Amino acid sequence: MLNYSTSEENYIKAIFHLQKDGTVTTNELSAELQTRPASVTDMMKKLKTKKLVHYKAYRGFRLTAEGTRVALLIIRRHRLWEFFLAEKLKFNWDEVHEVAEDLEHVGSKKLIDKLDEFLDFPRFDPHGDPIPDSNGKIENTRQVCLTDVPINKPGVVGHVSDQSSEMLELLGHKKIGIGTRLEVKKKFSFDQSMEIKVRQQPPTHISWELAKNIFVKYEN
Amino acid sequence: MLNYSTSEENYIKAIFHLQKDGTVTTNELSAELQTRPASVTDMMKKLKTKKLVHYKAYRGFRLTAEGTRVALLIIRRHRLWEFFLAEKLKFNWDEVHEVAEDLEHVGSKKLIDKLDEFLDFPRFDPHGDPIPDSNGKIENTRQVCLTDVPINKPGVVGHVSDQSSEMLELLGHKKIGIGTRLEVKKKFSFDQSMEIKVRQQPPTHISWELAKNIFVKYEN
DNA sequence: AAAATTTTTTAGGTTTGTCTAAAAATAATT
DNA sequence: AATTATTTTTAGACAAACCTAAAAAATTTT
Repeated sequence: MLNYSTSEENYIKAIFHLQKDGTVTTNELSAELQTRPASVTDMMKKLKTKKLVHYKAYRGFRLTAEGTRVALLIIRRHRLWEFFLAEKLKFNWDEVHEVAEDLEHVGSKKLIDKLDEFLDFPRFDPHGDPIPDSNGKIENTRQVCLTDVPINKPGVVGHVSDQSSEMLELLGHKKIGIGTRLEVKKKFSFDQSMEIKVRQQPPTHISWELAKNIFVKYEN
Repeated sequence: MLNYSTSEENYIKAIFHLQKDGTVTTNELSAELQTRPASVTDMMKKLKTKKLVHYKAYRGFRLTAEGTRVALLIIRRHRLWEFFLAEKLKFNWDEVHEVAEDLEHVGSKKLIDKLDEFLDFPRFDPHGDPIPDSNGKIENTRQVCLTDVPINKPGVVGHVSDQSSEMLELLGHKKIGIGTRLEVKKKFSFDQSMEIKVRQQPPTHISWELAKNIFVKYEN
């Protein structure tokens, strides 16, 4: 189990996030990381010798299998800390990312695995992104907040972020749970409430507060 | 609120720990931090320009008031994380220090204050050392585990690390609580149990398991 | 396909924090 | 008090990670 510097980890993570569509370019990375292109080239040479990226001058880069493995471990740390910050320390949803940027580089595997256990093995971070398990396995379908799902696109509930009994009562009443297949039929801009349709149920109306806590996966 | 590098913080913390008896020397610091004396001199020059240490060439160094303030904030972070690791993540007593060495440099004041609140404002870390509050105020008397208190040295109970109702029941029965003045009369090596004396009570016998959870302060 | 533009890389610096080896200051010994 | 030993500092280097400015390669436009 090798150990990488904070900078190396930041580059690896950024490549992982950017490479969804093919190879990543020097300028893309330099924009993402707020550094100069020349610095990116320097680092890519280094990561190449460490066999973490595929890289040929002027041709962009992609993570190797090993680079991907490392990226997933960093993302695991990041998202577990985010979950901890939101769930236990009561940080706001939108404040956790920045703090987790620092915590994610504290590396001991034992620490992270114990944190995971303490948090009861959460599968999604506060933004609905999946948390890789201790082997780096990650759910490949991204979860999207119901407020961001396009009209008439069927999805399956994968995660609800608030687990309060009040909310669960409401969800039970609406016959919505993890695995429920549903579709957004109409959104009302007045209060951002929406009408949704669950199979074999009549259409029903839910508030923005509730939708905010429901995450669905769908094929794209 | 200025921000210091991990190296700077490690030097500041080390000086704080070493300076209990007068000024700290270059060799003492280099031994503590596992670096070469020349590196210490370099850093002391830097910390001097930042007004964190008093320093005259060849004459050793001491923290300034500001340096002490910074040291206490670092120690606060360190000990809160230690407490978290032991109490919440169930790390062993002797494993927490190393991990906290990394976490202590993650600096956001908000994070640390929220962690403090989450932990319910603990006053002592798992080793019985006091945790500075968010203003850097620290209890000046060190707490020592009852198992480490010398025979016949009177001390006052300052802290019990296990708060289970089972243990509190036992303590209540023995008339021991925070603030109780007591003295270890005899230690039995067979099972490490001990006979103790509480004022206005007959001598009583307690197990090693119980003693392990009682921390006392005493003058030295 | 040549010229112009954009992207990427190279070449050479800077800062932080470390190092070694040698010099200077202090302390200990005779 | 002079010599010896120890401690500390200076001088000069090095690696990591960044930078600027110029050169080279790739891409786009004409």
